[in-house]
Amino acid sequence: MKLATWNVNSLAVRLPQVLDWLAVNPVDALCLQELKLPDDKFPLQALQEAGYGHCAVFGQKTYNGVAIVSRLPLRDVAKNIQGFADEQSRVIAATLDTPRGALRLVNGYFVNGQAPGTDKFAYKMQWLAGLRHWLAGELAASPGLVLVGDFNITFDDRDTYDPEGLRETIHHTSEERAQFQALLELGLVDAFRLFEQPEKSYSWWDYREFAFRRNRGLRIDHILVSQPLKPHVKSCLIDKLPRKNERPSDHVPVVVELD
DNA sequence: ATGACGGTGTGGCACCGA
Repeated sequence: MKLATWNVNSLAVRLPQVLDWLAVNPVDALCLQELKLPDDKFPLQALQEAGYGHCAVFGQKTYNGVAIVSRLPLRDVAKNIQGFADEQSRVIAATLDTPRGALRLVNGYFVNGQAPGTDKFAYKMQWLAGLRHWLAGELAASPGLVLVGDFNITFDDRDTYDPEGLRETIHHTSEERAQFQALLELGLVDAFRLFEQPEKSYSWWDYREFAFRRNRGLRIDHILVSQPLKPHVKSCLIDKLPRKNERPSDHVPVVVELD
């Protein structure tokens, strides 16, 4: 059983790359963020023809937008954080019935936050608190839960190319990392760090200043698994290859394998 | 200190992302 997450930064632009990637990496479900298109523009048919006949979509024009595309049926689809009013399409959750039982999959495009002290940063903090409160209930109802997405948070200094120079800047603040810690304390584990990983592993690189070539990146796309799933995690990898594509997304996929 | 690149929607650019 393989799951993946990928911020595609416009599905309209990236659809051919998504289809190419799925042909090589036929994961059971792929969670997408930053669709930047409304539901009626979602390429249901192309994904269905690629073997992904089950899609849960929560789109939005221009900004945001998330989806789960799956080979397995999806049920109990939820959009955004219950109990947190939000104009932006940032969360979609669904339950997959796997051979090992029910798996609750939560896919988030976390708020960017711009810079500490701004209104957007305040929104990020409120959003993170809302997510945590809602997730506590989701975890109680669904012990087998996976939280994936573009978190827009580095968890520690290993997740950033410049820990000193970027200290307490956006994606690196104590407040953001405390919110991440609070998510772990709900009973979640960072699947990527369950394994030995290459040093300087990142999931995002700026388009500017040859950041990818210089490996000046951040690890901000994550897969967290609930404690009962921890013994079943077989691998967790970042696939950097799509960043070498023509017209790449600035993010690359993260893949987890569960037995 | 700023902007650098890329996507969108519009409009001759501005806004946003991270």
